[in-house]
Amino acid sequence: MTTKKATIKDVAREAKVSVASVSRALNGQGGVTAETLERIRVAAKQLHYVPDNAARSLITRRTHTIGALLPDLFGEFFSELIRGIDLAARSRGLHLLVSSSHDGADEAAAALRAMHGRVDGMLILSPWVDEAFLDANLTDGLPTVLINSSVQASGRSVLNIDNRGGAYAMTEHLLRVAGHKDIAFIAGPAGNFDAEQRALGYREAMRKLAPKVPLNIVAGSFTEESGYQAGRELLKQERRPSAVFAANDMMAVGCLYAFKEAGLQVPADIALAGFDDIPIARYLTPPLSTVSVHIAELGRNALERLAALMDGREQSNSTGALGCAIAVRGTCGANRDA
Amino acid sequence: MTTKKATIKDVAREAKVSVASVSRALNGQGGVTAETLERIRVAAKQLHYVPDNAARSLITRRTHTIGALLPDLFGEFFSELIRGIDLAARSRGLHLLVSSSHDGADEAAAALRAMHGRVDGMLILSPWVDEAFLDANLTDGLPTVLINSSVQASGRSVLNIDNRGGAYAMTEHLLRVAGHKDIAFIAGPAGNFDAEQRALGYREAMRKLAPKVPLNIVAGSFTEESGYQAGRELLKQERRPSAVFAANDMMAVGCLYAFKEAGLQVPADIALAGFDDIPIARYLTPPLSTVSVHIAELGRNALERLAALMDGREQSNSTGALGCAIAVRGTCGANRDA
DNA sequence: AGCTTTCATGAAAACGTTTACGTTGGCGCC
DNA sequence: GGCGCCAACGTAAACGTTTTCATGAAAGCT
Repeated sequence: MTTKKATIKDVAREAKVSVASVSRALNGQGGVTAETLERIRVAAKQLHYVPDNAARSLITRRTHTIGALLPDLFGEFFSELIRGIDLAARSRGLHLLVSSSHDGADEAAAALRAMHGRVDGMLILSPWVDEAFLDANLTDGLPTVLINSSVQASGRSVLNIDNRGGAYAMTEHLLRVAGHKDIAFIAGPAGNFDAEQRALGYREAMRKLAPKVPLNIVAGSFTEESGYQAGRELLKQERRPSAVFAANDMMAVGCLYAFKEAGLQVPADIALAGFDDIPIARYLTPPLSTVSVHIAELGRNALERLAALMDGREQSNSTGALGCAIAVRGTCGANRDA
Repeated sequence: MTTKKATIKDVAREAKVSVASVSRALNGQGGVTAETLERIRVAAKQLHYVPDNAARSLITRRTHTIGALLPDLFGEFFSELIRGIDLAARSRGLHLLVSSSHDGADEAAAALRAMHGRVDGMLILSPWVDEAFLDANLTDGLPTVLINSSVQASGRSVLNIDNRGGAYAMTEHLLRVAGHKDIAFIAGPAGNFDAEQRALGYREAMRKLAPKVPLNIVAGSFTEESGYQAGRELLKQERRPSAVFAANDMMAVGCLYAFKEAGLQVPADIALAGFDDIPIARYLTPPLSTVSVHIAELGRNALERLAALMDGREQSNSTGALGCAIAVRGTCGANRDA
């Protein structure tokens, strides 16, 4: 039975009321007798009436949809983020329009423009956005929450992962609990926001907790290969560090390989820690100690914040950070002083 | 400069033409002089005019949006699928409305209804949908492509992973190339479409290529733990199989652990293969041989098919399958006969 | 009883487009 | 030069809702 499609008028005719009453009744705004409401209900159900979103949006100026602009993310992070956003959105009756895996500022800009007018708010996680980008492509006052972004523009709401706190905590753990002293750090790519924040956390912890130990930072680029190279470089140093903290797990994986190749025992000869808690982490031998981020929580939180923004419950210039937890496994040598 | 928002009327006034001409000009339908077209263009640009999607959809009956209904998927699979869909959608000027991680037929139905009228077509991947579900919740003729679904209803387009072919190919590889003879199979949960197809592929290959060898199938449930149990069970058999083919990688991981625990060498003492090619697979020691599915390709293909359906270029009852490739790594003992 | 207040209801405008149709004017053709 | 034709353009209807305002009736108050 693929009839044309029932409109509000059909329902009105069927229930012998005006379209206005149907609208009021179905939107639960009151102003209708219990009796007529019932009559309208049965008419609507009988005709399989479902209101037309386009028409509704046209006059309401609301789409009940939020847009998510995401870069080319890898598995776990992406799916968890979407999960968090989607769950929170659904529970608020919002829909989720996704535009992912764009790859460059131009593509991001195009995607953003295309969303324009289709969404009531935006969630943006992208390495390409900076203040200029936003000013150019987000002209009107579309509520927006930036995720894990370095922009600190006035009037922009941004939610970050507490990379710095996480790195601090892991460094502290390596120093205090595991009893290491010389802790080297494999940095991420320059200009990467996450990488810089993590380096900052490491520096801060070393400065406060081991002020006499010189910093030992080698370069990396978040790839497994760069971690391997960094590991080899560290082993060449005249005084081998007792622990290595890689700015992400992939580099830790590469680094671990370099250590094994050199015949070193981890963590007996040298300890290791990563950042991200990717799924592989717990399957390495020994399992990798790392800093884990609750990504779904990040998504959920971002959406809550956006919803608050859209409802006018919150200012648009708030900045927040989401905590990390350190996952102590095999590679960091937690029992060294035991 | 957050002005109200320019409408087509404003552009018309600015360019001193009628709204009809503006519409024609901006939609590139011809019927306007090159000169007026230019005048309209500059007016539009100057006013930052961007057409209202709601109004357009209202009259056009098109949203240029497709919906994706997905279950609670794990990392890699989810992100790759979305990537494939998104990329193909973008290149066609379509938007992607996602509703994921629903968890039960009721939630899926609600999500589907909510999409109703917001999308021009649907991509559905869900263990909860069967023919009855579709008939109940997809009343009108919304173009739909089912992904990896067991429904074989008339008038439904469905695109599957060639689980059967992949399992056949891997079994064949174990028999012919790696030279194994007794190949055991760890099955997935009963009622799971993927699991059953994979079992079918194993059976078929054994029947054709090693008809005299009795089938050796133990139960599993796609979890690591169940794989571990299955592994132990297999080792208890009076005649140990020379190779084990697990219906998914997680079970292979558990199985591998069981073998190691028993002090067996893989693949020297016993070979092993999985299915899915999850990211962990290549990081196991030895790296896991497995069947890999090009998930992004699956998404892309599904969207292409849907687009064809929407354009009326294709019948709505086509069924397709997407090939798998076997990834030969360390665990299957490919060099046994070498 | 007369007055005001409340409340359910309907008529109609508005939202911003697209498009069918009508109206021009210019041009070629006989 | 008159005729018809075609291209460019404008007018207005239509899409399906929500919402403002008017209307009338019922109910409450003095």
